[in-house]
Amino acid sequence: VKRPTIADIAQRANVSKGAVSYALNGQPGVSAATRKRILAIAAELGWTPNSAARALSASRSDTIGLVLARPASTLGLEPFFMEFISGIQAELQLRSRGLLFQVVADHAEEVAVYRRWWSARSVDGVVVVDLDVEDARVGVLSDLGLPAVVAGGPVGAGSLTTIWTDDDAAMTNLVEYLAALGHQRIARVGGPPRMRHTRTRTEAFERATVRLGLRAAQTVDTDFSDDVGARATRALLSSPDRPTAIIFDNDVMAVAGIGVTAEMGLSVPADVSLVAWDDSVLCRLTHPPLTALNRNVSAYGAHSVRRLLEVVGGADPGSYRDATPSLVPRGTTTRIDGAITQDHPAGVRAGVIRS
Amino acid sequence: VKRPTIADIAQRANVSKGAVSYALNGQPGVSAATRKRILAIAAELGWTPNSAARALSASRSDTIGLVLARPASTLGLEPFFMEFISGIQAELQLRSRGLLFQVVADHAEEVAVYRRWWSARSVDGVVVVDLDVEDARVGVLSDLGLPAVVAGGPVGAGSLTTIWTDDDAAMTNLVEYLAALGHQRIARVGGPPRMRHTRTRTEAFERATVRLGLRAAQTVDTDFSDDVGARATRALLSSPDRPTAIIFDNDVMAVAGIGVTAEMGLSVPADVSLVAWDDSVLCRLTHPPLTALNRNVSAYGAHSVRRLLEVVGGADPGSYRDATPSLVPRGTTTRIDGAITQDHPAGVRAGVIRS
DNA sequence: CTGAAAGCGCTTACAG
DNA sequence: CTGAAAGCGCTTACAG
Repeated sequence: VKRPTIADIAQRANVSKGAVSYALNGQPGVSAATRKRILAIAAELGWTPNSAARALSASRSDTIGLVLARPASTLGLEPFFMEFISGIQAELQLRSRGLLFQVVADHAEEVAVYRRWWSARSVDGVVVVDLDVEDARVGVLSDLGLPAVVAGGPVGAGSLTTIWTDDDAAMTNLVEYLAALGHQRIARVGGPPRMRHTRTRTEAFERATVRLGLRAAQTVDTDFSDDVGARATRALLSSPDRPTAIIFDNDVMAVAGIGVTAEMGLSVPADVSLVAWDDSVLCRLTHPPLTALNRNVSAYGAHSVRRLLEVVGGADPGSYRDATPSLVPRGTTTRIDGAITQDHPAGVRAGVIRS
Repeated sequence: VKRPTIADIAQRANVSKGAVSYALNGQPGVSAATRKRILAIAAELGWTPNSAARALSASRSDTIGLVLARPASTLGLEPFFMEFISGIQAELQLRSRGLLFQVVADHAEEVAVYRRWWSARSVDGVVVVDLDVEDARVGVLSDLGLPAVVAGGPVGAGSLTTIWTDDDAAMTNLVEYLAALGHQRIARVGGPPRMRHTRTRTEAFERATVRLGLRAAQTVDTDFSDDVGARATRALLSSPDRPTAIIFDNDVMAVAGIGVTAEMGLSVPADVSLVAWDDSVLCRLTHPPLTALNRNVSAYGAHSVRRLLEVVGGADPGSYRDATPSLVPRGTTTRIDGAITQDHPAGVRAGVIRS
């Protein structure tokens, strides 16, 4: 049950293995007639390339790497990653590439994986996520020479290619929107301050609130987990000068935040408006459904892969802006006077029940 | 900047490449002294194996494959998969293996991926999930000779090795528990009927309700999505003979179900008890938190990998039972007379607020 | 215990 | 346009 090799094809076609290789790979070096004959024989024999042989001689693996450094429990809940991965997959599939995937505990382990992958030539390049303000991975990747793109940045990504979303603009728009609804006291349950995009959002948040003359905007730091997000929400809603609107840096915490309002006997959105950064099915699961900042996460993943393959192909590093997240108003935001923001059915229903 | 190969080591150590290979792989064939010397030189040179070369000559890739045939949107939300994958990863990492991962639309595409992977020898074996009642993948994998284990079954997995959970026992226990709380009308929002484990649960559900003399138990079929799950819940709760307890076949639908009760002005658990099959952070996010059937999903993934590597190593097919899911009572279940099931803080709180 | 050699299945300069 | 050959970096029988 031996699988056919190019040697078998060459023999049947009465040509050299080299000619077969050229024909199979669409390279010049064989006549149209010969190529056609070779292709027919290959199809007849059911030939498929041996990836190891190809990788060894061509010194490329046709495989891209992705490592996620988060505890599994957190990962499982964040729809972001699966969507991102599935966008990566779609693009990879189009280009007949595979994805080598690994989950690790922290950036140190992540770097170890990169070293191993690259020294074994298991991958041609990697997509890096969750950029930190001080991120050791950037320097290591540059030193290794492992082709990489950062989904994040562009600040702090060194000389690596970045694909980034304009969180500054998105945050500014969001604060302006809440201010237009009459909110004067807006608070934020932010992500880990060590992360680059958290910092970007925090700075934009503060700048916008100052510019619009709102009360001192407060950001409570979290680790993105539902527990800590709930705790932060509880603290904010217990303060004497309670905020009338809260922005959550991810959907998981926003959902936990809704739970806290119920627990405290507060109505959403009558007593407090909530907005989730990153939209997902999770945001439609709650009652009322969550107003959220939506972006096409799988397109973002696909975009990252396209750029990475360019880098693998020798392209110069660049900085590419992806689409800016846009607001999807649902049932958790309202004017400060209590009117609901829009006529989304669930939003209306919530208003009716709650007030 | 050429990376060292075993030839470099052999030259430095004044031995043959073969000897180096034996030394590096812990094989017999070299003296202890020589081995030690070779290892030292390899470390000094910073040698690491080239995976392609190793795969080509040893005809194994040291890589395991996993393909998930679900729409990305659904995937992202189900914590199950990320937990399962992370369990797989942990085990793989221990054994210096990689994971090739792919998301596709359906089983036909999944089979195509298997064929490609196996013919290219990109993987040594695969873990199969989401077994259907009639599952074409089983036959294809057997025919291909691609080593595989099914996480599911054991019925319907043909001659493939299976790692399964006793859903029959878990369902029986669950129904008995609800009956003990006084529930006479128990309904179920089930998964897709084409899936093997859905069928197992449905049969167990019906058997248990009959045996306990409960009203005709009703299962509403779904596709596991929040939308359809919500619709099913709405239908059940609108019927004149409303159930007092509902079992959901996944956590996503259970969360959506809580939303429906709020929308219909019903209290949980005072008016209706809810139970989620598969526990995850999602179940702690709701208010009140969801009573759920918990199992160690990442251990399940790790177990699957261990068995798969045995199969890859030539082990005979077998059928291995994993741990049975166990009930974690939280705030969404109560005695039919309205007493709460336990003194979980959130459960108490919900009782106070709602009733 | 050790060495020399063949071979895994491709790709890619290098000659014709 | 085509062919013969070397080589990618390992592993593994096969002799000594």
